[in-house]
Amino acid sequence: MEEKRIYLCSSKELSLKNTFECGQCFRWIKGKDGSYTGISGENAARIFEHDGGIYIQTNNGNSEYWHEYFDLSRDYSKINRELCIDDFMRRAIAFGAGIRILKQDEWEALCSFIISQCNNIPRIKGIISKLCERYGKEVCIGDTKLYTFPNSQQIAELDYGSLEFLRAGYRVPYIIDAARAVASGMLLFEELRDDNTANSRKVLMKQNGIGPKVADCFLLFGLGKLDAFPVDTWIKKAQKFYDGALNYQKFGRYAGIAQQYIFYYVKETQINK
DNA sequence: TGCCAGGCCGAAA
DNA sequence: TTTCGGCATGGC
Repeated sequence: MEEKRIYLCSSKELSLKNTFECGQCFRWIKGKDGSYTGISGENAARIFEHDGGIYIQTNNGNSEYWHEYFDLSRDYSKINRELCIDDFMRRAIAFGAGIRILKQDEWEALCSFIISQCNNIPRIKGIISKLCERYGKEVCIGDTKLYTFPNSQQIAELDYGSLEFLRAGYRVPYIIDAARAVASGMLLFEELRDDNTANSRKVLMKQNGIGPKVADCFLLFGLGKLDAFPVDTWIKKAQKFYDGALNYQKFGRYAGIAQQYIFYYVKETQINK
């Protein structure tokens, strides 16, 4: 049966390509018709552009979930105006027009970015896909079969050898150690969310296999901390390839989004090659 | 065939 | 505090 389609927002507010393909998420599959199909929690969706609008079909009619997932109550045009402080940022924002910072499931985001370290996007997607197919629950949308991301308790109970099939190498202990920390309550997402970003970052980095990069990605994409820092790391990286001066201190609480724009711009324009 | 990937760890300087 | 080799695997 065809799911009812629901209007989500204007296509100016959300670019599917820039949002799904900028490297912040790994579970959206592009169809031949240009639509994307994906899953978050037990919510599956097909999302597509039509006549200047973004529409969504869901497996359960829960459009509120996706409203939050796509951060639709936040005024990104206002943020972009504030971030547009020089030519570099103007170009970075233009390049990533329509990127929205997704509010992903916390455990899935943490685990995914542990897997992402020193890895390429197709392989990251492959490892996550294998993990979900083996331990996740089947969820269907239309005739597409998807799998939920296994929860931390499930992974915590496994031994290192049982994830050999992932072919994830040295990341396997990191995945299982993180799952055990989360499942046991040693690592509490609520506390990390409520604490300030700097403290949360320190706590995360005490965990085996979580360094500054994984911590920042989790803070931004898992906990929605838009001030996830240090954005200056990315600015310095970007500045190696760009002559313009950039005052990152002005980025304030939107530094995280700036980080994403910068990373996407630098990476996709290949100026770091 | 070889380089490199949205890094992290631990030892050495 | 910074630097650097090693790590496990496969995409391109």
